Amino acid sequence: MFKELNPLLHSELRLAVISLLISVESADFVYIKEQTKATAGNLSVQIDKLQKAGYISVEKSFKGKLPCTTCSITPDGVSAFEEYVMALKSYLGDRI
Amino acid sequence: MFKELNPLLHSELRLAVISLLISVESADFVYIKEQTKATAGNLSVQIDKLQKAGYISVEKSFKGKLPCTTCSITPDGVSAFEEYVMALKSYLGDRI
DNA sequence: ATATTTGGTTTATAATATAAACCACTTTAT
DNA sequence: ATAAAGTGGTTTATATTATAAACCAAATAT
Repeated sequence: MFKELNPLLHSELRLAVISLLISVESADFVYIKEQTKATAGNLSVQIDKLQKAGYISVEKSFKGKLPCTTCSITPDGVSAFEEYVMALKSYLGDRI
Repeated sequence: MFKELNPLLHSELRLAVISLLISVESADFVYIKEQTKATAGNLSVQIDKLQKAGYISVEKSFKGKLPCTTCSITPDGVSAFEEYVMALKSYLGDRI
């Protein structure tokens, strides 16, 4: 009846991050923070969880002299997201 | 960009309960428990939260000699659910 | 009579989310 | 040159939430 919702994706901020990254090559911390309206601390923690799950890859570099954290979704992230969407459909029926 | 997801509905079990109740006149505790595969304790707590939010109404009666808790969705519950689905669409785009 | 089952509720604990405090710099103003 | 403010984060403490385990009252079965 109701499929399980991957708890790693069933979180407002992590879902927003994945949802953002899925339609873009990559995005940096500041941009993600702006788009999601998250606090830096919260975003840092959630990015870490997504990375540890293997759903996104994170690359640290410098843009000029300032640090820059760039994220992109991995193939695992893409399929986890797709499965999550399928599972959601079991809850939402034809409303979605 | 991303709409807020009503935290009361953005919970796997509460979403399942509402999703079940929205397509049915009413359902009793045991039936909901079976369909959602929840433990009784968890279900009891989550039903309570939904009721306190005014999203469902709960009626206690006896079926023969055994207690029976019957739930049904309220108009507030219906619109909260519909708003939640709209908000979700801002995350899932055309995948849904 | 006692043990088990039904239909739950309460309460303790684990997991999660969030904000506040902090750190390492860089830039700007004095 | 030095202090103050800003950038780009991380760490840590706290509040919130979810979940399971323990419990309770009544019914049924043995």
